[in-house]
Amino acid sequence: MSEVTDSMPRRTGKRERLVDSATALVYRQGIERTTLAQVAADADVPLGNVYYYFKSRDELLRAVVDARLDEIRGFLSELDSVASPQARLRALAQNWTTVADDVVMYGCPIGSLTVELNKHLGGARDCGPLLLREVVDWAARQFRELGYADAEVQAESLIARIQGVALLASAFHDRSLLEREFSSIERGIRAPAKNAR
Amino acid sequence: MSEVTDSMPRRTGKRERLVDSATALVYRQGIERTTLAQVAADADVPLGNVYYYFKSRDELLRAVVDARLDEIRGFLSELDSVASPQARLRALAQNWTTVADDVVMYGCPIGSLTVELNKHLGGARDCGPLLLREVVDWAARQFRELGYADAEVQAESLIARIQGVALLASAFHDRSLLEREFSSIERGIRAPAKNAR
DNA sequence: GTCTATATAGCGATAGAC
DNA sequence: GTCTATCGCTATATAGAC
Repeated sequence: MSEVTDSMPRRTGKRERLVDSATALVYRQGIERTTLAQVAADADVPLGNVYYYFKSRDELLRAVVDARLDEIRGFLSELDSVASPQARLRALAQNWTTVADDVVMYGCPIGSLTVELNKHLGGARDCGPLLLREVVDWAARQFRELGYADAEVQAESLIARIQGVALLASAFHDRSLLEREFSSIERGIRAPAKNAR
Repeated sequence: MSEVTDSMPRRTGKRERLVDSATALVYRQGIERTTLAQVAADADVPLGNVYYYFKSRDELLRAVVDARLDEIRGFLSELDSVASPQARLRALAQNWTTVADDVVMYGCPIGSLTVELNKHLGGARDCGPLLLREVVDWAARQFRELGYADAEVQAESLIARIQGVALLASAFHDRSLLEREFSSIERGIRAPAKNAR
């Protein structure tokens, strides 16, 4: 992510619009079904102009992953202002229910992109693990603070469960499944029992 | 799935080879990256001949989903011969660890296909829920027999956890995560506590 | 039934005027 | 920096000989 300086061209917002459109289209349609023509049209930018901002389709895809990464980091750093690690973890889980309609329709924005990147053959494939890694590492820090000796394991287990629930809820388009399981997930976030500490 | 009868053309195996090749390629590369030329070459069938067996690419994709469905049904009916419902559920979970290398590399064959079908726009999109539905319904029958009043909920929770673990293990290409979490999953399959019955 | 050759369309990417 | 026009390729799908 480059900063805007005086030596750079004036901020037109076109690059940002392209990334936003691409992010939304990739979320709804998947990576391979999303064409540059669709992205350009949605962002209201002429097709040929896309290549002024990105030298290839794959580079635009990397920008999409970067945008998701920024989104995740921003959200997690907001959560850091919540008082207790338990409340922070519960607030994290609650986030999937606040976008329940999208999750039920298109799956988890992070999880489904991760699955697709894992089958992608271009250069953006390497970015695949980064998204969930960010979330797992943050959750591990919370579990550590909560008193768990196996904080990384707890974090992977929690995020796995969240991802699995999002997958099933979207596969079945079942919002009540999502709400019920996330209630259970949030209830399960507790300080460790003494023998597990 | 049509049966072979005397009035039908002799079984050449070409259709079966095409479906097998398509299934494997879709698993490794994803739906949209897999071309008819690749499938035809892998199955050693001339490209133009594909259209004798399938009237469109989307129909071939439906055949891939049907093949996965048959695979699932066959496996689950094998499991039905296992003695106890608890052992049957554990044997189900264990299946993901027996194909651990594939899961770590390409994800769960059922889950990743389900995610992709959910973003697919063709006619095969409707087949998306069928795969996991089969597994969840089977698991619910086992939980019912085990004595759970909320067998469907238990089944959805179990399959969600399995899918989430497969997703994380493939995202991080982490075999030990997969083995550790599936140990935990198998240990967690038990008869209900009295107050939950 | 089988296979070659090809039609047709849409994609990523580029050239070059402004 | 911006945009139009278009190139070259590859994909699905078809036509028609055998």
